[in-house]
Amino acid sequence: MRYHKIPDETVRRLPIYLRGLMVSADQGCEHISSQLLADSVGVDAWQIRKDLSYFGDFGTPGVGYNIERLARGIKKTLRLDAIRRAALVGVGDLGSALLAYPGFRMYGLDIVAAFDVDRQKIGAVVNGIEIEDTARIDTLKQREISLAIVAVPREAAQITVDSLVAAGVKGILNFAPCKLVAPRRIKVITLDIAMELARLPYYMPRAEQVAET
Amino acid sequence: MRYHKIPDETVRRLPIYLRGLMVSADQGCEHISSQLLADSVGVDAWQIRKDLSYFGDFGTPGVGYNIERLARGIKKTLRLDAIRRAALVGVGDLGSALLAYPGFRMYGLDIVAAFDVDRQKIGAVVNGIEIEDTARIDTLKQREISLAIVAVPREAAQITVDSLVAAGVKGILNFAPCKLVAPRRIKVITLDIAMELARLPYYMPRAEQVAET
DNA sequence: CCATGTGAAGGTATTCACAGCC
DNA sequence: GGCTGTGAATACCTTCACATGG
Repeated sequence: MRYHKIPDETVRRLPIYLRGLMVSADQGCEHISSQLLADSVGVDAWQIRKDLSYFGDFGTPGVGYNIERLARGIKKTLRLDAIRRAALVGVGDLGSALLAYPGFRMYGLDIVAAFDVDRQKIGAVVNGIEIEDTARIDTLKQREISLAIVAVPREAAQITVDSLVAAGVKGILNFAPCKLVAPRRIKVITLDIAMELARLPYYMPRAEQVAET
Repeated sequence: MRYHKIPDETVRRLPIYLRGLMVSADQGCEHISSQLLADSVGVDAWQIRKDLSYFGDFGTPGVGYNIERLARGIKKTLRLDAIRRAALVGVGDLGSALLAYPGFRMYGLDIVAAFDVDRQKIGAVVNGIEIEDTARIDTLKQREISLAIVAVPREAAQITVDSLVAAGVKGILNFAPCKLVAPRRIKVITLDIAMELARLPYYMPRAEQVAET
């Protein structure tokens, strides 16, 4: 256990491990070896051990990892024990899908507020959340919501981010396909779905090159 | 121009450059410098030049890049000139949002088929696409669709992938939060939205550590 | 004997600095 | 003078091999 800075790539993989641990826990297991976890999540065993070594000794040689304890350790490292409430801005097609998506629960995350500019939508209740006017984003600070999801059109993304930052939001998951400027202390992760699809063809063999396999 | 293998990270950034070039083209520009493009997409100028150097000489020293020519070059490298039709499997909340999403057009990609198991949905037309029975995925080969988006529940993801592979699909963008097995020649990119949100808190300063800036 | 944790080696990507060209 | 393309240096991440401990 050395408490080095945790590599970004390790941080990216930690949620995968957490997911795998949940599955094993559901099956009633109490302990799991790095090899078994590796098989279930599709990462190499040494990679898992190396990743975990950056922030604590969780395993017992000859036995493996206590699932419950390791899951708690990863959650604490990812700060998922402290931050659990998120706001959504932009209740269009994608935003609605995110509101309905049950997958955030796995990580203890909850969308507890939703905003839109459309007067038609404001006041409506979607999945138990009342849609509020975007102008009310400034109430996030007193509601202690520091995590936000941006699912607005590209043109509205920057101004949305500005108001979120002003409201004390510290982390933003952005679905708008554009560059966003924010103070360095604010972490912005942009997830551009079309871009992911666009890089797929590069890895696909051309029809002419069938002989390859 | 050296025609080395293109690094994965470079492939990941190419669609960003493409997006930036579109914007400049819309503004009527004909040429753009790496520095200008860098400012507009949020990547360093030397990174852009290095990335582009892996697959061709597009720039003119003292002038910059011809936007039209560079865009064509990137599209060709990403094989976006050859592959343009995609199928969607799973027309739930997320799937519907993807069907309605106009952003794929930017990369010349089109969703031209949609599948679901729900008898209630089969036959319905969403955004001009008729939803077909998942059993008909095997027709993709003769329709020359080799790109697919998987937006089904986790439990159905693996069997969906199996049928897509059997139908000759070569590239898959998967939204289900699970490991998928597929032949090595098939490229699978998994995009786990909840996981992206889950790694955000790690980068957010704790409330107690306000002093940090 | 079995599985973890970690130095060390190897590989990949980023960053720099500048030669070369318009 | 301005901007590209690229070798070289640096930083980062992955992979290996094994010492260590239950």
